[in-house]
Amino acid sequence: MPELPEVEVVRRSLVELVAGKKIIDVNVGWPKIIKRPEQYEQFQDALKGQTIHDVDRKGKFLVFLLDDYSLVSHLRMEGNYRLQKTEDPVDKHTHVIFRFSDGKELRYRDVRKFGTMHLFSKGSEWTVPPLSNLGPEPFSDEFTFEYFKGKLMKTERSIKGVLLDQTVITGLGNIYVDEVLFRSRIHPLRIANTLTDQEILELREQASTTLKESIDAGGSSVNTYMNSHGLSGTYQNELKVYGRKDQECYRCGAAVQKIKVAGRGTHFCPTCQANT
DNA sequence: ATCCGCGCCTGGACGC
DNA sequence: TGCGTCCAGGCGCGGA
Repeated sequence: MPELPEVEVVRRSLVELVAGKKIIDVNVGWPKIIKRPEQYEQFQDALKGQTIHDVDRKGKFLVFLLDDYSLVSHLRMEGNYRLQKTEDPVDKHTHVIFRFSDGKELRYRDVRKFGTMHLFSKGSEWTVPPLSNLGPEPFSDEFTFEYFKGKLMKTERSIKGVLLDQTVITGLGNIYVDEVLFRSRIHPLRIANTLTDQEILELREQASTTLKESIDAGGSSVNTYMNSHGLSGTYQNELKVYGRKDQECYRCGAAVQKIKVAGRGTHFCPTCQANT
């Protein structure tokens, strides 16, 4: 499931693949993916003749910058983009096709059909949901200790639940939250407003470094993730707790446990992260 | 206002 | 073997 590092790697590959290309036709095969405008036919019509100038990103959202529009795309669990030739066979999980003037096309595939696309007039995308709801990214200047502590101190939710909340901090998903908490030696069920200043500093540092390390490794290829060049990342080999239920903790040897927190499968070391 | 839990989807793992 | 059931999960939304 793509989180910030995977989406950033996808963004970089998309810039190489589609920047400068002009859209001549758009085909939507599963209208529910198109959340805005309400009529998917309007989505298709608006994009005809538009050139892709750049691809931006905030958190887990991709933002295609066109002449007059911004296309905001979320991959959710399994969405992916591939550049192919028009004559290449289209597989059954391809739901949106952007055909270019050069005979190639960008295909959006999504087995689960959970992904979303919103089309906005250029520049307005940051003032309305979904982008306007997003908090700062872990390594941004706005993600200060004071900001983070302020958010944590006013809630009694579990720390895992807060870290998954994209309005507090954007970019972490289920995999990296487990990794960040392990590296910070904090139990996922720890109540947010009981964290010490030292622990908050550690969390902030680990959130930033974990995501940066993963980006440098091309992201984590858990299940089906690949970038738009079809390449896998290698950070899945660096994961310390996620997906390691009953295996030995790399730090202390205890068995990694899996429980449910905030509705999500949650991995942690009961010894290293004992501070509930 | 805050936050929990459901629905969206499909494929794969699992049990009988 | 083949069927049914459960699980995975980000986010928007309705209801508590």
